[in-house]
Formats: sequence, structure tokens, C-alpha cells
Amino acid sequence: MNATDTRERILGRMFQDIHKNGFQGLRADRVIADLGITKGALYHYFPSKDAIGLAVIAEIIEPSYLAFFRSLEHAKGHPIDLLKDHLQELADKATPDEIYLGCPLNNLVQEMSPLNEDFRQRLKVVMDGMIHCTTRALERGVAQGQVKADADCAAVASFMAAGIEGAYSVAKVLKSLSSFHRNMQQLLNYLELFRA
Amino acid sequence: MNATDTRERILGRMFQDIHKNGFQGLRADRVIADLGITKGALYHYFPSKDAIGLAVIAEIIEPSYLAFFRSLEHAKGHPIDLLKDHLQELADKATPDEIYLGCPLNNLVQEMSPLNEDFRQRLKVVMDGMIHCTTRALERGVAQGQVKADADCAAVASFMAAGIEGAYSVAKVLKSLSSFHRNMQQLLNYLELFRA
DNA sequence: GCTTGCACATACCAACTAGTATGTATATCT
DNA sequence: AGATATACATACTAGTTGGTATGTGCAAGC
Repeated sequence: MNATDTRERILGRMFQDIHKNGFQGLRADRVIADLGITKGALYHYFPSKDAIGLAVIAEIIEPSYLAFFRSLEHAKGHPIDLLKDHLQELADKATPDEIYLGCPLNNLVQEMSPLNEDFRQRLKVVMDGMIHCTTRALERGVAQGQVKADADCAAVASFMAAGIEGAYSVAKVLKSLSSFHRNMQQLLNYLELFRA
Repeated sequence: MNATDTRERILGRMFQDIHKNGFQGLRADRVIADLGITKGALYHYFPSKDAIGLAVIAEIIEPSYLAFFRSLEHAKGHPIDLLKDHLQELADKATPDEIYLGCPLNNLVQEMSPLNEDFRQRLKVVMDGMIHCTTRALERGVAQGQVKADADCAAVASFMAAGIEGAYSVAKVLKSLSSFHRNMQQLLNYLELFRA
């Protein structure tokens, strides 16, 4: 077991615990007991609880969310199809358990934005990334005649992000995977409106 | 100062503290210090912290959210106009501070649904109420030829709820009132699609 | 005027929780 | 081989936090 392994094991479990309990509900003691390690190991890698949360956002949440959206930059194909495929994939791969726990990004946004500006800044980077990449993809679509010329690309991109988070949110209270599917389908219909 | 006054003062402040810090971040000590009362008063009215949270949902959040949606049942006028007026009002009355703190319902949903089934049940009642009242209003609109006959009323109602929560969510991270306005406007446009 | 019960106030505690101080085994470099 | 740094383990603490046990002023009812 080398050093990077331990650090990543810690971060992975922290992410899971935060996903379930929220950052304020995260208990370092619970995680280290779970991993079979000790406080010494934990505080060897992270100076504080806040640092753990920020590392989880930067090293786990951000990469996993922005992977697709950054790929839009050089992707071939109709931007609306690319976006719809991604939403469809999100809908298809979602398990009841994931829906019940909610979107990790959304959870942290709701909980931490007003409490810790460092958290908000890092979360904003992720949300901005999603929206801006989508906006640019739609704008390229306009330039290529694939997307309606009068489409407000920034507004559509922003609404798509809101629709995704809202779908997660509603499905989470209702504890209903089918609610998530229905709302994602409505979002697909909405996107289709902007095809040229 | 009579008894009901004290109870309501406590609930009001608890709501504010929860709105800002979340339920797990709620500190009873902080609230009673703020109100200038003592533990004795607090635990005279509420048996536990959980009971406070549930009372806040049942007595503050639920009535304020469902007031409009229940009124739909007997309201005159085009259902789409009624809904759009409500969304417009939500957009107009939102202050930067409220946007920064987020939607109280959404906040609690994200934080508490997976942690406490009692909370989730009570929050689900609110969300269900919003969606079902909207659904019925749209269905009446279909019956009266005001709403497109092929509209999936339940899906539209659900998506409207998701759109609202999503708009709050995105605006909260971005700390942007104009983002909220833009997304609410997109939601208005979406609703317009179903006018007969 | 005496009891009863409501509406609090005071003092206190047990459990938890992030964080620290210190020790130690092992690998690496010189 | 000795020094140094890394990667942890152990033990402990200071500050919180929800909750309780107990006391008290007071108004209403008898």
C-alpha cells in the first residue's frame, strides 16, 4: 500500500460519506474506522476537515462532471444530439440509490454555498464549466446551421443545467427514479426545440 | 408575551437558522441566545431538535409553499396564465439574499431526505402538493380547451417544479439573481408551449 | 388561601468531534 | 552505517452540543 493509494482511498470514502450525510454530517472518525486507518494517517494527508471537502470537490467531483462537457469542445456531431445523448446516459445509468442520495454537486451547492465561500467558489467553477461548454457547443451549432439562429445559447445552456439539477432534486424527495426519467425526458424535448 | 407568541418566535428563528445553516448546522444554543430565552423555554415547547425541524416544515414551509397551489383549485382564469403569473411573482420578489440562501424547501430536501425518513415524508407532501395541484389545473385547462389536448399534464407539472428548484440551485452557486431571472424566463417560455 | 399546572429559568452533564502532540517503523539518500 | 524524511499509529484534549434535572414565578380554579 503506497502513499497515493491511501490518500485516494481516504478521498473516495470521504466523498461517499459526504454524498450521504452532507459535509457538516461528515464524521472523520466514522470514515477512518471504516477504512481501518487512524487519525495520524488522515491528518498526515489533510490539514483540516475543510481541506478534505475542497479536495473532494477538486479531485473527484469536478473531473467527473466536466469530463463530458470539456469533450464537447472537440466533439464531432450535432451539438443537440451530443447533449441529448449525455442526458439520456445520465438518465439510463442512474440507480434508485443514486437518485435517493441526490446529485453530489447539487447537494454540496445547497449545503455549503452560503456557509463557506471557498466551497462556493470551487463549486461555481464546476457549474460555470458545464454551462459555458454547453453554450459554446450550441453557438458552434448556430454557426454551422445546426441550431436555430435565434436561440439564446447561454440561456438554453443555463436552463439545461437547472433542469438536470431540478430533476435530481424532485426525484430525491419523491424517492422516484421514474420521476427522474420523466423530467429528463422533458428536458430532452426542450432541447429538441432548438434544432435548426 | 403569551405562550403561542413564544412558540412562534422560536419557530421563526429556527426557520431562519435552518435556512442559512441547514438542519445539521442549526444550533439551538445560537437561536435561544438570539431570542434572549433559555433552554427551559425551548424544551418546554419542543421535545427534540428533530421535532423543531419537522415543525418548521409543517407550520412554516408547507403553508407558504402550498398557499398558491391550493388556490389553483378554485381560481378563475387560464391555468397557464395563473402558473406563469406565479413564476413571474417568484422571480420578481426574489432578493439577492434569498437567492444566495436558496429555496428553503430545496435546501432541506437535499440535506435531509437520505438522513431522516420523517423529514423526507413531510417534504414529499409539499412537493407532491405542488405537482398534483398543478397537474389538476392543467387537466382542467385541457377539458376547457385552454391547454393543448395532447399535453402530458403530469409531466409538465413535474418539470415545472424541477425547473423552479433547478433555477434556485444554479443561481445559488453562481450567486446570481440574473441567472435566476433568466432560468425562470426559460420556464415561462416552456409553459407557453402548452397553450392551446 | 391553597393547590394545580403552565411557562419558563438555571445549572449541569454525557457524548461527541475536530484537531494535536508525540512516538515509531520503514524506506531512501548520502 | 548513519541521517533524514515519509507514512503512519496512539493517546489525549479542549470545545461543543443536544438534552436533562430541578427550581420558580404566576395565573386560574376551587
